[in-house]
Amino acid sequence: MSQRRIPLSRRERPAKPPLSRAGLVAVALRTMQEEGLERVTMRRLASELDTGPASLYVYVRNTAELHGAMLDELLADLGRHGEPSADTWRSELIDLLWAYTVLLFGYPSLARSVLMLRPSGPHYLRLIDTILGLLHAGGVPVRQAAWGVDILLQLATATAAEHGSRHEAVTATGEEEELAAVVREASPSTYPNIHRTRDELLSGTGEQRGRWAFGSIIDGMRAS
Amino acid sequence: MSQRRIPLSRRERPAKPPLSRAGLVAVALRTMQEEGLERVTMRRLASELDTGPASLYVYVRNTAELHGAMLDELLADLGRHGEPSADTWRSELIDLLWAYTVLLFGYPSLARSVLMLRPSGPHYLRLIDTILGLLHAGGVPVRQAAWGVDILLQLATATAAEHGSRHEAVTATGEEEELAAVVREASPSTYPNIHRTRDELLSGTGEQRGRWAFGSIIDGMRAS
DNA sequence: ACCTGAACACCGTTCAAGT
DNA sequence: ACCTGAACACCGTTCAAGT
Repeated sequence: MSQRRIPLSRRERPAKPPLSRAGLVAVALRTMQEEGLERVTMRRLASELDTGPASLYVYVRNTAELHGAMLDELLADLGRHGEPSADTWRSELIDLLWAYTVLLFGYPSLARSVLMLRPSGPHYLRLIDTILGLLHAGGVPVRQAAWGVDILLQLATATAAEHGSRHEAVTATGEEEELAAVVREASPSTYPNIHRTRDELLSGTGEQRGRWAFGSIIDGMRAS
Repeated sequence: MSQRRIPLSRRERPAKPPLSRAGLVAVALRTMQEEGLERVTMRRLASELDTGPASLYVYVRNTAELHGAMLDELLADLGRHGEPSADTWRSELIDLLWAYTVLLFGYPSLARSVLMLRPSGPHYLRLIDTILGLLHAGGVPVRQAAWGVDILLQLATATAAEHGSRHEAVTATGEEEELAAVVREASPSTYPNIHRTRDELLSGTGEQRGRWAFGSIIDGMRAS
């Protein structure tokens, strides 16, 4: 008769695991993969976890921190490199940076968010460490390497952020095409250099431009 | 007796100028300068202009486009360069890029927003054209110049975006310091390269690192 | 064409009060 | 310590209906 009133959620949902930071991040990641980062809101996550939004703030300080944790989890799959070789370090590094970029291509909105973060999760640190190791193997001086790793990662993230895709249209209506049109029609008298350069401004695939950028930044780091 | 009912706003506010895109952008810019981009919302702008939010969509497609227009307006003050010199083009270019960066330092949130845009306003095109002219004067091949201008501007914008300042705390609680702490304490066995490099990872002022980055990207563009 | 109020469909975060 | 419902203080954008 005095049966305790079990909350509705407990009776209906088969197994509500206890909340944890890892569990929160996992649900956030799954929601992002299925519906895009736009749908990963605190309220949405809370209802997914059968609780109120306030409960999530026990595990993350705010949305930005959640995004940082999601990135780090994603980076676990990026894999660790073996011993860096003094012969192939340059192309190994470009491959690694490109792999990171491609990984983020799948989540351009997350890339956009990460661009405003200073990630410091263990997998991100692992990535930094590996890049520094490759630069070291290539004989790049320590200061240049240290300052350069920031630029390389930032460029990679920004490249992914601009990529855009699928159900993640924040920027929405292609201003990419708008710029292209404006470049194509740039008047030789007003914008002589854009006019002169217009074909190359629009040339190349994303991968060509991306790999070239990484390579030439690396070369620039060695030079100065 | 049949005095037409004049809307309250007309009676109270001395002069309500007719809406225009330029006027909208001007009010948006002023609001940003006084209270930060966070307060520049469609609703806020509308009430500033004595109208409803829906009216603004006659002049801009969405918030992103408004931000693009604000950036372009800001860039009007960046000034046009004279004839680029074959001797001093490199330092002229670094100065120009640094000036653009410093300009955006005042509005880090706008920089963050611009990072996800492909600006195509007249002043932004002017900036691209000037950069291309300087690279041309320096003998940088046309493809490298065309592909490089993107990287340089993106890096400049990203640098400003990360700067953060005053009443524009989106990122809020310094994850900058968090990364610094984690780098300082990186264990030599888990992160040998971070440990080895830790002093240089945290060295240098923003200006030193920024100018170095521009310079070494420019050098890398020439090399490859 | 331009303008509008109201509505639609949401947000992040904090608070006081539980357990 | 952890968890919660409710509240605070907002959002961007669209719609149908004006002028």
